[in-house]
Amino acid sequence: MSEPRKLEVLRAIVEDYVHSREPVGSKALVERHHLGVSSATIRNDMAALEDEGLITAPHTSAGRIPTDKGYRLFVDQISAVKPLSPAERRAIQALLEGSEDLDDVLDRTVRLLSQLTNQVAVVQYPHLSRAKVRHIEFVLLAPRKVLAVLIADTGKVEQRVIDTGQELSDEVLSELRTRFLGSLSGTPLNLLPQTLQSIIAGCPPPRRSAAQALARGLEALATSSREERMVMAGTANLARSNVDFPLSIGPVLEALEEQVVMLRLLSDMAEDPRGVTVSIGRENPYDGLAEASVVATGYGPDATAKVGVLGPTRMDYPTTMAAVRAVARYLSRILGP
Amino acid sequence: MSEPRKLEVLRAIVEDYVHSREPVGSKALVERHHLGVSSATIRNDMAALEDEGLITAPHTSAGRIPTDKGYRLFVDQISAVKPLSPAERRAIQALLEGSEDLDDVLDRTVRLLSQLTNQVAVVQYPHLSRAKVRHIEFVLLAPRKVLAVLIADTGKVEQRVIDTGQELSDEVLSELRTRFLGSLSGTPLNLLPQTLQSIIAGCPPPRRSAAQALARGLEALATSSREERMVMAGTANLARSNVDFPLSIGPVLEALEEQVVMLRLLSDMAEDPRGVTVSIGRENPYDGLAEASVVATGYGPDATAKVGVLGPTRMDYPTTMAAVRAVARYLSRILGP
DNA sequence: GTTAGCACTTAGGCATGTCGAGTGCTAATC
DNA sequence: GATTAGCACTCGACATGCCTAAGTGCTAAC
Repeated sequence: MSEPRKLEVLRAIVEDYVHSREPVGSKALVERHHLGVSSATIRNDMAALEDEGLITAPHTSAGRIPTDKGYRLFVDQISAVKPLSPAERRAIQALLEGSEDLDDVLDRTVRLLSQLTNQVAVVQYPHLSRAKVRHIEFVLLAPRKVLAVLIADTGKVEQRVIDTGQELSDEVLSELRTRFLGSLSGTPLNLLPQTLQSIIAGCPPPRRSAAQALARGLEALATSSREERMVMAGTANLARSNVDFPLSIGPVLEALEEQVVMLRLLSDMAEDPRGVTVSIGRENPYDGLAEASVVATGYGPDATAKVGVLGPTRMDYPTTMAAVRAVARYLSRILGP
Repeated sequence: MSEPRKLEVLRAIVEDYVHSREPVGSKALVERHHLGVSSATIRNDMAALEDEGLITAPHTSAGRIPTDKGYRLFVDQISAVKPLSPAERRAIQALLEGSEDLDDVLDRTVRLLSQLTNQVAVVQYPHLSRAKVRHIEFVLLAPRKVLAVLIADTGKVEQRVIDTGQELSDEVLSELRTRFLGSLSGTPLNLLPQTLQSIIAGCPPPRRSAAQALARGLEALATSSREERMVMAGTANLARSNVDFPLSIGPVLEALEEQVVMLRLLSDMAEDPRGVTVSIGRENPYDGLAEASVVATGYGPDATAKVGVLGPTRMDYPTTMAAVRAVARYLSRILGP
């Protein structure tokens, strides 16, 4: 029994099953793929694959379907990432180039990716750690409430309402604004906390407690918003592949809506040398996604923010991986300079 | 054959069907509700109701189910809006009170409403027409690209990247900023266009074309963002009530994702004297929602922004209407002052 | 190591029969 | 004239049994 052929058989099973959605049997296999052996031989190979836990039979006398482990082997060793068609490349380029806003870019990205893969697409907001402060604004909403707005040089705008704990006048606030802006302009966001400390230290005592409140707010703004949000699109695609989620798509929708879950999942996915990471079925840390797979990759300057696709375990991995990788590259290029 | 009893029969049919999800027959009806007549009489009434198009029989010998028209009559004339339980009232109050940000408030609102009704909740961003300009900021991103940020006194922040068409220095931009801010501060957003015109007119010619570009951007910012966005939650509830969408929940998810569709739908719903408006099944202007109903109402100072719930036609209207109305009231109160 | 052949298993399709719920209609009753 | 009882009829839901196709595992031969 030759090892290479066994892998070939596994590949054929995965491909056929992904294509037909039906358990694939030994006979159909030798017909569709011209392996040079008979169905009986394939049967032996399949028995071996089943012993290794790579495929499984839903019941006696049906074909076999891949297990999570089988998909894993397929993704890791067998499949080659398909290049995108030129038409698809053009579509990506065209769609992403007309955008201005960061929000706009991300929005277009998810829509595009979900269309490209016919699945749910997800993109995490880029981290701000390397971004620099471009501008800061304080706006007095009520005597004790200040709206702080932080504008980064990436074009990202963050806002937050701060309770100052004491009443402030417009003049005082304006003075503080100048003070903060003078020291902070150009500061990378990850260095914000230290710089804020020195500002407070340099503040005349009567202003100090207000400055402290504002500083706390700004700090929260810079850190908390880091990987907090995400955008998604294509949930309707879940419904179409209804059949693929035997129980219901409910748990999947729940996971998608609980952004915390998705964000942790994305963050936990280690970077892969091949450019995309895949998390298959029960590998996912969330039970609701036991029948789902996530294909994701980092993008942007330090590739820490993630963009990815979620679909049924039974998905076309090569194509999906190609799409995710391509979109991430274009995205990085656009956000780059 | 008495008219009042016929209505009573319709009411009983709607209530039973909503409760049991199964076609309801004449015999079951006289058992569950003590109408003082026999099943044969009810049959006559039901035949009449069917002639009027208020109920229909899925096939020859099954019970009847309400039609869209039947639900409409039920909602308009028969049902009484149920008061919420004190526990629910407390939950609403508790949950909404801890919030600061506008985003935060809306986010909590949809989550709450979807939990309360076990359905999909939707809330539209409040209109800005009555809001006033609190602050304006221009940030130079690139020589020809300016990020404009508009802060309204409602705490809402809008941003947009503007292509100036000519290179600007930081100094020039700062000068323009002062000029704009001086005239615009405190201007209601709906009066923005006129004010912008006069600013441009008062601008020295060398700055004028840049000012024009900026003005266009600001104007777009104030008008386009009006009712552009919405937040939603509870899509997972759709999956649970899978049975209620015979075909698939796909089209419904599509409608929800195409925010344009939902926003138009919400905007088109006329205000009802009773406080909530209902759009039932095929009354919806979008085919994908033929099996769905929307219960919505306005909130905020002029009640133009909408908050609502989307669910299967077969929904518990009285309870849902009560929840939507109550949440809208609390929401108005919080955003009010 | 590969193949052919055969016995065995099982899901799924199909025809059949039965049951129960529900209807519509007619004739009798209040 | 409205209400009721009774009856024939219809149709979906369900169970039963049967058959076929697909697929497996195993053994013996190549």
